Amino acid sequence: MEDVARIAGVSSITVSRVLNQPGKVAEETRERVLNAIEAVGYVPNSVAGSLASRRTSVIAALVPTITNSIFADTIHGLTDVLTPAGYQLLLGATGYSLEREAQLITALLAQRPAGLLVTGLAHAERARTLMKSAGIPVVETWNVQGEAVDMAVGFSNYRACYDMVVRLAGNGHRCIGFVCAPTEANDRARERLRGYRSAIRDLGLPERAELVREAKFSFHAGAESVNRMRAEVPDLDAVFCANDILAIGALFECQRRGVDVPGDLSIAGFDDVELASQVNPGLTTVRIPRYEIGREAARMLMQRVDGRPVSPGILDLGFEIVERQSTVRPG
Amino acid sequence: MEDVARIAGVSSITVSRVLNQPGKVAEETRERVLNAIEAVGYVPNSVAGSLASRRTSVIAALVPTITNSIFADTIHGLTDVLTPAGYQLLLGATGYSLEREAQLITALLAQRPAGLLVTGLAHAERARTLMKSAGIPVVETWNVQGEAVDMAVGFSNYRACYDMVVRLAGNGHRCIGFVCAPTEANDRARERLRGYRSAIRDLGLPERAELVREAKFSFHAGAESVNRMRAEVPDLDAVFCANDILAIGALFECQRRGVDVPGDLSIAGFDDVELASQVNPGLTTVRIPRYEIGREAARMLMQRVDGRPVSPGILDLGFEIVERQSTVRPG
DNA sequence: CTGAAAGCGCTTACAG
DNA sequence: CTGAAAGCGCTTACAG
Repeated sequence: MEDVARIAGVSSITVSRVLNQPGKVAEETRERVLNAIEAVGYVPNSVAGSLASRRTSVIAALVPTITNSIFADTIHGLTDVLTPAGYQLLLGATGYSLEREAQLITALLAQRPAGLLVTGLAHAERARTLMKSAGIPVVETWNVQGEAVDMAVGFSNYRACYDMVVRLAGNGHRCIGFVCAPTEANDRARERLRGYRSAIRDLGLPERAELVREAKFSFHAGAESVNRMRAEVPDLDAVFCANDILAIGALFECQRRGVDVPGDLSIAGFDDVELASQVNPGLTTVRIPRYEIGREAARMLMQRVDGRPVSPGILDLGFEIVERQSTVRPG
Repeated sequence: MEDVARIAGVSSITVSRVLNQPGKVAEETRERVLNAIEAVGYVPNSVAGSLASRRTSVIAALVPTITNSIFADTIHGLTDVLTPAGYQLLLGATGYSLEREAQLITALLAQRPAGLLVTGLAHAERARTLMKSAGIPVVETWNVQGEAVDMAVGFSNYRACYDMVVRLAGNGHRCIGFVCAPTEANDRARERLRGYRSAIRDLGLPERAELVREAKFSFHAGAESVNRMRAEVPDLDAVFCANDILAIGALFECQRRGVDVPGDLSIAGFDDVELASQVNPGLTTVRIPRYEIGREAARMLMQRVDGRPVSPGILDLGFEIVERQSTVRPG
């Protein structure tokens, strides 16, 4: 920067202004500085800039895993707002571990991000303390039920599952199983299970233990779950899976075994990934605003970084049940 | 940090040492400092630390898009090495635009990352200059053909496609179409197309213009492409798609239209995503070391950051053709 | 094993 | 519209 200043015949303060507040520099001076920057191949050091100004252009985000397209969509929404605003994304994956999440929050806060996005409302106590005392805007995502550290944007996982069960029952299904995602360290999965259970109880439908299984996120786990459940519950007429990958794994398995979907068994999923509309029969599922979660979270963070208040601090983006062929009952 | 030092009754240098070189501090002193850190809730400021030490614990990575599981796998491999080594990931998405890539490289380099990962070997001239003069290790990924800025890790997209066409021809296919990903700003897609064309020519198979189509990354585009190609080329007996999503979109479309795969038409893909083994019939495809690309790229960067040389600088991880039911010819 | 001094490369008030 | 001085919160030699 000193070099640029010397070549342009100005002070380094002026170089700084050309970069950050170009309007405050005379056009002729600005030209000279810009030429000098070009000539030297000067790349500003924002580490120094951040230290001096006490603010960075970095937003930190923590997701359970990047290899799941639903979080990738949220990150996409996030960067679509962040990048034009001149912010960079510092990304971490917790692997669905609250302990790892707390460690990553510690490491990320050391980088002094301007804002922080985390997934879910369940965190280690240490993590909550860190987030509360960090002095930066924090947004929790993918859930709106519970006590937020600061802001939150998502939808009710509870209601989405509750409503799907009501819909399945309305279509004539009586014996409805649920394949749950691992609930350990995952408040969204717990809410979904709770929604299923409440609806079943409220509707007076059978509540046998064999009707609920926990399964990891994979096609294979969906296939295995549907096999086990069909074996254990002969009068099973619908399986509702906590995500589309499980549901599609179950669907493919039924195809392989000659089980007609929806003739012999209905299958419903959750997320509405692109694949859900492509399989045959099309998969009934819950459409989730996953891109919008990222976009709105970014918008809220940017607003607060700019010193403007955000209202509402808890933003429920809702969901939509998408009925396709996989749950159509004859008659 | 001053506060911590005062409470522990030491100088700030000692606090710094407790954090960075704990072995060099007497155990009793270390204890006192650690207690003080706990008491104050001190979170180190690595912005200041980075400026003073002139190195950051950040690695920057640029991928075309995060909403494609193949790049998500590479990022996963990257973070699996980076996180244990104490590095953070600064992530950007170029949207398959070389211009946006150059802009992002400028912005990311301002953050003074310790290393940089980019996708492909094709870049804007300005981007190449920036990367060469940045003074940090750079690794280009997903391709090993062409002139690398610094290091590269990937596989030969050309050979993979060439070999798949040879395999299809060996199975008795004569009229083989190719659905290409958009080649604009994508050297991997261009290499794949080139591999297809070379093989067709070398094998003396038909080279009609209607046998090559360009299609965006979606199930829908795969469906549309196979429809068009079947309409224009009546004796078509195989369609090779440049990625599995296109291939599976084509496969589902054939199912909907009652076209038997592989009886009436064979379909092959590229990537070997988990879905490829799940669909019925299973999809013949090319297995790509996408996780390993990220892991090896991270390893190479870490090695160079530690001042150790990396050899070979261009790492070809190979590929594997996975034959499933979608290309089995009767007889 | 511990500390005083200098400095990393910028930006922030403040002046003119 | 432009600049001199101070300082952001650490680490790096160097000394003892």
